[in-house]
Amino acid sequence: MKGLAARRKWMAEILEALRERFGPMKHRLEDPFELLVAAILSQHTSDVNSERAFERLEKAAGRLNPEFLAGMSEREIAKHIRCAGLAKVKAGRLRQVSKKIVEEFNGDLSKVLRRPVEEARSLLLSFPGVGFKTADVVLAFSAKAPVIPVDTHLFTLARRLGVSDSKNYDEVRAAYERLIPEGGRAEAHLLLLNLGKKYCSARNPKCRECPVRRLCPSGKAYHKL
DNA sequence: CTCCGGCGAG
DNA sequence: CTCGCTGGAG
Repeated sequence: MKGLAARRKWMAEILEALRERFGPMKHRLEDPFELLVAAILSQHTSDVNSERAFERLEKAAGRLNPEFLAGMSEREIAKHIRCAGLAKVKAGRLRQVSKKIVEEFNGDLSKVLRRPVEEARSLLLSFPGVGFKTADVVLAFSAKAPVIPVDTHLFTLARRLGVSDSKNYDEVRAAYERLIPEGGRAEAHLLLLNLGKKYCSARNPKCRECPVRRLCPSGKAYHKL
């Protein structure tokens, strides 16, 4: 087992290789509520479809806000987001979460995000439709908290890269965070996510073309390419 | 563990 | 045509 310092350097090299391939990355949305809506729409759904649903909903609502969604019927919301799939489930989540924000936080989600990170996290987790991944996405990109959201791609990558074999969300997250400095964590999430989408997919990973094959224990056969 | 689901890629 | 897609709840 290599030392921690060596593993941090190794991870930095991975991220640098990804930055070269994909360019520097930044999240499109920063408004906490818009980000939450986008995150819920994206659950178990490809990005093109979830973005399309987000735009439709935004157009229907004018500027997206909790009051408007809380006032819409579930059927009405579902109609606008149908193209994202899981429409009834997501419509229910969007309406309930909006109602909760209106009733308990005066319609202002940023009130939650101003709390200490762990408190904000457990508040977000109490929202309907918000699990670990969605909560951490909001914390990372809107509250600028130094957390790394772990989705299915980052789970797979953790295993293949040898970062962690755990199936426990917080353990995998901690394993990544140990290797990545606070300032780079939000971008690291996006870079690794992109690696998962474009190369390190669950079924047929494209190791031959992978930008980090030389740094990956699972890509040994392709190290010299 | 199962269910929700429209959509584009292959 | 089949299949997987930035999860979460019951």
